[in-house]
Amino acid sequence: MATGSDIQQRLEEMRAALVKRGVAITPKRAKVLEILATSDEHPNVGDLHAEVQRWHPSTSLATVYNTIELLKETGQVLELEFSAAANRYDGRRPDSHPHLVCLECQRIDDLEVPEPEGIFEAIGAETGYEVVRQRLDYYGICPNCQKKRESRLSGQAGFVALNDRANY
Amino acid sequence: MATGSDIQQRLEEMRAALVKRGVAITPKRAKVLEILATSDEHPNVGDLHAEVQRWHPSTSLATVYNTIELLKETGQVLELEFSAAANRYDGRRPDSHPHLVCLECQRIDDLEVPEPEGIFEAIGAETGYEVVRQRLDYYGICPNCQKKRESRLSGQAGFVALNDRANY
DNA sequence: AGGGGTTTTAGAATGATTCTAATTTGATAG
DNA sequence: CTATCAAATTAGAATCATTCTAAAACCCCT
Repeated sequence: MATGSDIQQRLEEMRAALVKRGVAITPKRAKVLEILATSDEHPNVGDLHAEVQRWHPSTSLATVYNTIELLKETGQVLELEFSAAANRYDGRRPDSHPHLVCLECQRIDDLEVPEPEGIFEAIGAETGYEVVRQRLDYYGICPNCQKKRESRLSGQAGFVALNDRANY
Repeated sequence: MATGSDIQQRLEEMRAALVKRGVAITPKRAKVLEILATSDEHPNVGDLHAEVQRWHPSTSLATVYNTIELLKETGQVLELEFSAAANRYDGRRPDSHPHLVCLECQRIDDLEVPEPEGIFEAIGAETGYEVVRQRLDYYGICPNCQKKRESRLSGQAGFVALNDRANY
């Protein structure tokens, strides 16, 4: 369970990450951060937008998307993706099983990992849910794309320093 | 590794399931089934459509969606969902962790399950992928929706038999 | 040949997300 | 205090996968 100081700490991490990233903590952005640090309901963009608007009625959807993008870049929010791309299908193994998803080329490989016996029942007993299926995906870079990356990077200079700016 | 008879067997299961479901195995549907039983690339609807069109050029996207829908209903295909609904966000725990997703009301709960130590590295060693994050979701019906279901079902008659029909 | 269902079609509708070009904002220098 | 300028924000258009819809095509059976 989250205590008040947990939330304060989370909020401070988020703010620090954005400042380090070189962007301003504007009132509207601050409100998005606050909702995300507070809510345990896994809100979607529409939820966030509606809530921010209670305080800043002129806020647009684009601002919420913009703030989330910044938080994603800095690892300050976990996105549960339901709409990244087109659905993919597996007709050879119609039972749920783990996959390896390449973030670069969208290749998807099956992964052979036996599922713990009776896991659905165990989770059901603990949480009250009636579990019917699972989804376990590992995301990363496939061997091919790693090679491509190496050749692209070889002989390239280091990063350029990002700009920094005073807050609002 | 899939052998020819594996594929034949898979195909036969799919066909049998659709026949049992009471729909015809038309040439276009048969081609969708064949691709799904054969392909190890987790195709999306566009891929399937393009491939079916090589054999049946007049095939529409709607037919592919229709066939997939039938296969999903009968449990003959695994859908890796990337576009079911709006994305959801967790700002309290930005690290990847397991979730319980209610299929009825879309409620999402965090699940406390410690991740096996060094799992990313182990998978990397086995597959060559450079794993950077995971996603583990359990899908089911939350306690609230189970209650609603029970009250809705109490005193209701059984199912009506489905129609059955000769094939094309 | 005709009836009556299923299947298929093209195109419109939907909905989340991304893009774009214009406007607003706020910190800062003069 | 005002002008300046980049960052922030906006409304609305564009995109894209998916779903919906109403009409047309198809097939079996008499």
